[in-house]
Amino acid sequence: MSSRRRSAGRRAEVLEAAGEVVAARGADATRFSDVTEATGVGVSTLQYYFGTREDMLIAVFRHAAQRDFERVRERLAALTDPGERLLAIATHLTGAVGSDTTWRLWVESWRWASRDPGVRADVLADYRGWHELIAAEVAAGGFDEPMATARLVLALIDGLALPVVLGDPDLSRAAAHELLAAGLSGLLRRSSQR
Amino acid sequence: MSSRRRSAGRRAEVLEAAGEVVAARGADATRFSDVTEATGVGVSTLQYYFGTREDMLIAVFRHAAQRDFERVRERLAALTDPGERLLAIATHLTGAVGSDTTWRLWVESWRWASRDPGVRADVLADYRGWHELIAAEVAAGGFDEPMATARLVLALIDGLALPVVLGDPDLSRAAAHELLAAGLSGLLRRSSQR
Amino acid sequence: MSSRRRSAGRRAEVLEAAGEVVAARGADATRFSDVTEATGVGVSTLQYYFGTREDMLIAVFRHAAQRDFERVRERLAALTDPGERLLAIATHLTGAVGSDTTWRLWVESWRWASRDPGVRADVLADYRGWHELIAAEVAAGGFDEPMATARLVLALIDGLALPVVLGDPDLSRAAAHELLAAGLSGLLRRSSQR
Amino acid sequence: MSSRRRSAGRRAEVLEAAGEVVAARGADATRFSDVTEATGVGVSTLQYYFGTREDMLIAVFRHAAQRDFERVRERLAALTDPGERLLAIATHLTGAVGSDTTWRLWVESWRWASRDPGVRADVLADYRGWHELIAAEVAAGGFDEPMATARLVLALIDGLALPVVLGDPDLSRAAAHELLAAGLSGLLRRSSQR
DNA sequence: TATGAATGAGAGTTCATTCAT
DNA sequence: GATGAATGAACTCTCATTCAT
Repeated sequence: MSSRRRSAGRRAEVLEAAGEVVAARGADATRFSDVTEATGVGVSTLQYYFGTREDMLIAVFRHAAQRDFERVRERLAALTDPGERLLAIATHLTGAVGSDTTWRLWVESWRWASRDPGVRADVLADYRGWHELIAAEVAAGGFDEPMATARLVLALIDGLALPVVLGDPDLSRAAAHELLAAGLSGLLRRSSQR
Repeated sequence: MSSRRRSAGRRAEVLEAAGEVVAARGADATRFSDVTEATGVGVSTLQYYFGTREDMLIAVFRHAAQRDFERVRERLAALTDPGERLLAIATHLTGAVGSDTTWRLWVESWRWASRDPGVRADVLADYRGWHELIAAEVAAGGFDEPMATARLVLALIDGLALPVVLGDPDLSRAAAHELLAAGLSGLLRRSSQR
Repeated sequence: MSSRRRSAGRRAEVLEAAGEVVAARGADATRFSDVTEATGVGVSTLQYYFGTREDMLIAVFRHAAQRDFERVRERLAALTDPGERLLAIATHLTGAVGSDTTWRLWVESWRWASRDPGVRADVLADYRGWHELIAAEVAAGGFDEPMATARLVLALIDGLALPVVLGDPDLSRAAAHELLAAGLSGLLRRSSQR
Repeated sequence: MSSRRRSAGRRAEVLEAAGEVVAARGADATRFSDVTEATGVGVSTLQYYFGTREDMLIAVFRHAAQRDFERVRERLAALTDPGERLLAIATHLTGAVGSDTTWRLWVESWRWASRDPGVRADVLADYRGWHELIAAEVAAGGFDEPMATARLVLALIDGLALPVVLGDPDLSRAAAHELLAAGLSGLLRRSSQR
């Protein structure tokens, strides 16, 4: 039993490390041997854990998506003001170390989802999760049309993340942060304002 | 000379078809033989045209980026009102057949740019091109902070394109179009309004 | 002790089932996991029973050879006329269900015997056993040169079995049966006849 | 063109050598690398020549079957008497160097034919070829029921070949030769004799 | 200018086997 | 006595690439 638990722990660690590899190299270019190098876990053990190379990649995507969501939830726990909470979600973007990994993995998932129906379902479900999370804050802040607004907000976040992660020299993380705040204020409307 | 011209024409055709292949399969998964199948041009001939497989992919990216820009310019030629012109650029998204190809290739370029400095330079330059194009319209429309606004607008476009191309059932092309229009009106500000 | 007996029973059952697998797939292509699938007995347990994969195959060959011999003896128990007994042995060929399995396993054994001295010894001993069995009937029937004739008879049986098992559409089991009877009568000679 | 012809020659040589390897190791156990070792031709070149490993094996089977037939025809060219001709065909068995290879390959083909419909068709066609060849001699010798007799003769040949190739110490090649002659005379009947 | 032949490098996958329980 | 976890070895196959024509 202890070995089984140890195994589960090992698997999760490997998943984490594999995520870094996938983010760095791209999913298609991630070989078993790359993950082996990064983890010290032998190739056949990876296969024992995950099955096919594709299975491993998919496991990485799922794991990363979960972690991402969890991290944001943790941040939100400390905040109450809807505006602040929204900004916290949004600046998830400019945030901590490892956030590049997150965004890159998101793009990798998106690409995989384009070709694999199973992954597509997962990714669309995640998408919906984020929309709902944001829409709840939009509604809580008393703004209009929560779902439509949430879509715009999420689009803005994603769309800004791309150049940031690519390292656009014209768009520092700080600048992106400010832009995002400005954009948010533009997108959020109260009917009373009209 | 006529053969050279013929060749150049052939190369361009191949480039176009290869773009479809790359969009459909992803750059990493695009083999010479896939392009051969799609074009009838033998593998060795592809190598003769482009060199390395990577060279071919990069040529595809460049070609696609140019075509994309050209197409928008063609559309803009008929319009004069800055608002309409902005919307035309933006709805590039929901537009013509083959626009999925465009967006997929853009993501593929982005990914390649993450790892290849040369491609990164190209992609960032394209990015700048789009910003400037949009900023010019923003300014022409009398709106504030053209460059910052342009970044937000472009981010919104990109961010909305992702779920659309992925085929999110909650976001039809028509719905995306409306959302985009609404989002634009939120992001554009006139100092006189304050 | 009861567990030992139970084990021995299990082992024999497994051996029987494994024989079917080997006949169906060929010895080289028979993996532990194939036998696992056919029996429900885990791979490690198979190894515990038999040792190496090769050991298992050899055990299968021995078991099949014994069973084969036993079955013919059972049939013979009911017959007394040498001619009938010979025919009974010979038509072992066209006989009961599972006889394909028998012949296929015989070919597999032969092949293995070509490369493994231990198996070769077994197979040659079996061969001798059949010759003696047949020779005894030849002698009992008052025919000449029992051993030489026995070799010819056995050769005829084996040689006819091959196309039958392969499913030659020109050679139904019934036709093979008749041919065999005709062949036997040609091969059996009495010195008084000359 | 010269290179193409050289290629074709090379391919045939390789096929010949591969036949030896398959006879020695068995088809299932024949790896590309074994053929590489035997021929000096690189693994990928083998694949270029033949395709899949299975394709190579099948090519080996076909080639061996043809060669076998051709060799017998050559021998027959010098003989006119039907009895001699029959014996020549039969003692194909005890004959020249390399005849072990022939018989082993025949068994390998048979096994493969059991599982592959394409190979089965080939093997059954070969079978028919031999029957017809023998039946023609039977008829030419004025013996009865050529086809039935041919089947028996061929069965006898095959059935005797098995222990000979296995190296049964009780059955030298010379002994097999005599047995075969005796067996033939038993199987051949003239209606006038009855 | 264009193309077929040949080949090396590298990857995924299968499988028997060892070790611990 | 019986079984699951982990792992190394081996093999097939795909693919880009080089060379010759």
